[in-house]
Amino acid sequence: MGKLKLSPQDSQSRAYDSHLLSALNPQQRLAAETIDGPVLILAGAGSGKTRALTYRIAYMLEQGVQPWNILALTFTNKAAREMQERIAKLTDPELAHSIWAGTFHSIFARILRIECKYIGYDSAFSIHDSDDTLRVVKSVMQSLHISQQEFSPQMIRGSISKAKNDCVSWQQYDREKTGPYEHQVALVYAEYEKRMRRSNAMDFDDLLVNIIRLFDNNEDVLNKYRQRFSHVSVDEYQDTNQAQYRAVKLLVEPQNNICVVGDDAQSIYRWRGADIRNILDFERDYPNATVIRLEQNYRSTGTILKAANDVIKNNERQVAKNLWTENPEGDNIVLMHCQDERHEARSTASSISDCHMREFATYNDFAILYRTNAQSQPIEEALRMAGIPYRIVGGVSFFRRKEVKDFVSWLKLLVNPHDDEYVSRAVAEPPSGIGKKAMETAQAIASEHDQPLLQVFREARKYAELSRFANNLTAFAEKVFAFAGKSSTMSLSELAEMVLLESGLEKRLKDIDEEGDRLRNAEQVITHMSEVAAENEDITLTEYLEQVALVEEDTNKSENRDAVTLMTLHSAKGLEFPYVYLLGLEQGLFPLGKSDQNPDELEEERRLFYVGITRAEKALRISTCGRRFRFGETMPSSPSQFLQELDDSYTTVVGESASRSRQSSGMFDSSYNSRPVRKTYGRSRAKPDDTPVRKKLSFEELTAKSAGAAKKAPGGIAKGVKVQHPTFGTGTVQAINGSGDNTVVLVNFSSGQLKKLVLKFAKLTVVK
DNA sequence: TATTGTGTCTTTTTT
DNA sequence: AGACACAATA
Repeated sequence: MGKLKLSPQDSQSRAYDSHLLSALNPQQRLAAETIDGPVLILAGAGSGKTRALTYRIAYMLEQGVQPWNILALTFTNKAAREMQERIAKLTDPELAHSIWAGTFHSIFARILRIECKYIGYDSAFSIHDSDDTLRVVKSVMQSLHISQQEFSPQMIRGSISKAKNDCVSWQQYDREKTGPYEHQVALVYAEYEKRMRRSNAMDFDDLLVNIIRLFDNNEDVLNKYRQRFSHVSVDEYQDTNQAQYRAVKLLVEPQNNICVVGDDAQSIYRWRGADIRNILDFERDYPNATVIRLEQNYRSTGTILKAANDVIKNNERQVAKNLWTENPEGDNIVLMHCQDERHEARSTASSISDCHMREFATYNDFAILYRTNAQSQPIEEALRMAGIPYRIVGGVSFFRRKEVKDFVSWLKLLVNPHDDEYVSRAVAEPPSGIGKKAMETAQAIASEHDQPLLQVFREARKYAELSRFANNLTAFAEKVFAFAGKSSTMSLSELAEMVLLESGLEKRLKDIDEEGDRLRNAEQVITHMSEVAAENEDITLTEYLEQVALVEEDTNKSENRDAVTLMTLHSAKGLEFPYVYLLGLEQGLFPLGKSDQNPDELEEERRLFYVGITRAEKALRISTCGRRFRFGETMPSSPSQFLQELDDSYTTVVGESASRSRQSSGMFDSSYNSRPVRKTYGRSRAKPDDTPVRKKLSFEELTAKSAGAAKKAPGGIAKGVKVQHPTFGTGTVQAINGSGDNTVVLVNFSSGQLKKLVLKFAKLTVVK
């Protein structure tokens, strides 16, 4: 990940400088030394803003500020972790660890756990992720008889979320509603809030909103935290929303020892309610602020910086800045034209192999960035085939898989039995004999009496409408309460094991999934739990679940191995890599969807492109495909309009145009410089596209989490090949569809059965 | 009435 | 491909 640059940036630093700050340039140094009063650091990409921020905190410690009085708010857990590590290196790990560093959400959750009784919550409150939120919205819409065809639940969830991030309560929203859509939102919003209250649950936005509510209404509590956090800093300030802005303001007043760092050109979370005005208006909000501009870029070559500047200058709305570098010009930017995403993936893998050897680089030096998580699949496959180790940041998180969520929902239910959402999940999986009708009726009663759902279940016999369902309802409630009763006497993992078994989930997963992958995933939660518990002995179930909800799953264990990093452009913010690959620069993908029709959205996409370009230190390779598999079919794709914003003078175009590509499929260029090197990929690659592509993927390769171990077991599955299946016997492959993990093979078994099998899961072996 | 099977959209980006 | 709403069964 981002490395601490050890070489001093300013050779002019004077001899009597404090040892600590002598590694900073004058602006960075000013930033680090100004620890009292408001400070605004406008930091261009690669200008050492994290460096300034970490040195600033180290300097505070040196000046005698107590670590627990320091609060550092970041946007991602990764950034928080990294900051803490860097400070630890500069000072003392013990001290660094006592600093409050974390995301807005996790820090506020921590405070709310302690203080939530003042705003009417129980400290066992659950935290809903966006999936949960969507389900609650849908359920509320159902209760209110609002058509989900007419009003998309996703949109309504988005509107509610936006309202919260703008600090608009449902009462206020209701008063100010303008049209028929807003009218529906107001209805849902109000009922949603009531249900969340009743459920003793908060969604991500509530963590912000409720902190404000807490501070607004409880002066003593507010003062307590004002005193505790005497020095506050906020990273990526351009991405704060209204709620975050207000929460911070409440916290730092009246001392205003606040330091914010940001770059309006890197604001990429407008869609999440980020308000760029927060950074633009900082000087107005905090009079007498010291404003520091960091404009020297230490990260990238002159060429890369030129490209970045050329791109961003197309945005109308931006603060004038002058980002410059003393770094050498470096290599041209390579613009690679590919036929399709498989070609793009192979060419990327091959280019990495080349560069890895030629430049004596480590795999850690490479990053592959893309706009959407779905793009990772073909690349993973290509990297596995090329034997290149990789790690994926984000993506389809383990904790969002259905079976994992179902299991975790049971656990969450034990901590907070009042949470209606987790009741309804647990009721459905495993099937409990409680169906739609029963749930609807019970839900209506719960709303009417303003009671938690599970309470209604328990007292089902009291309600005539529920008499038909009473047996199943009370049985379910008993079960949950029985679990909760046992929970105090067990260790975390014992409890989890008990729940998995006795909820019936274990049996259910065995029944519906013969391969056992799903059960294994559920069991892996228990493993993960034990691992976390081993590191942190007295962690409670509540704390564990909070971590799962708010902290991106740390694929840690393998964090230190040498591997290429794959991630979305959003996750890449704040990071840097010597060699960066930007994929899928195509109209409709990047800029995504219809964002080219809306100037604001287009500018945000452009800033995202800017972020991508500026991640690169030494070399940048951008690729675009002539066609791409999207929405279930292959569609023609045209180059992104952003590519026109790059100048020919520093760009080297390689690869064929899509029309000429046919004859030379499988041949491609992979060089970084303007000396195109042609080479054949693999052994049996040079084939026209339409011939069934030979799959050389074993089960192990396809399921392997990392490519480190990817030994090539030439499975050779192709049309006409004879295969063996453990249960179906032998058969002949009729057809192959899809690619990567989604590859499906149609097999005609000698038993007469025609089966569609997902290659990833079907343990097929080739019969000679 | 609960469960299972079949068709239809869906798919940004993150906490 | 995967979730989800709706329709057919048990």
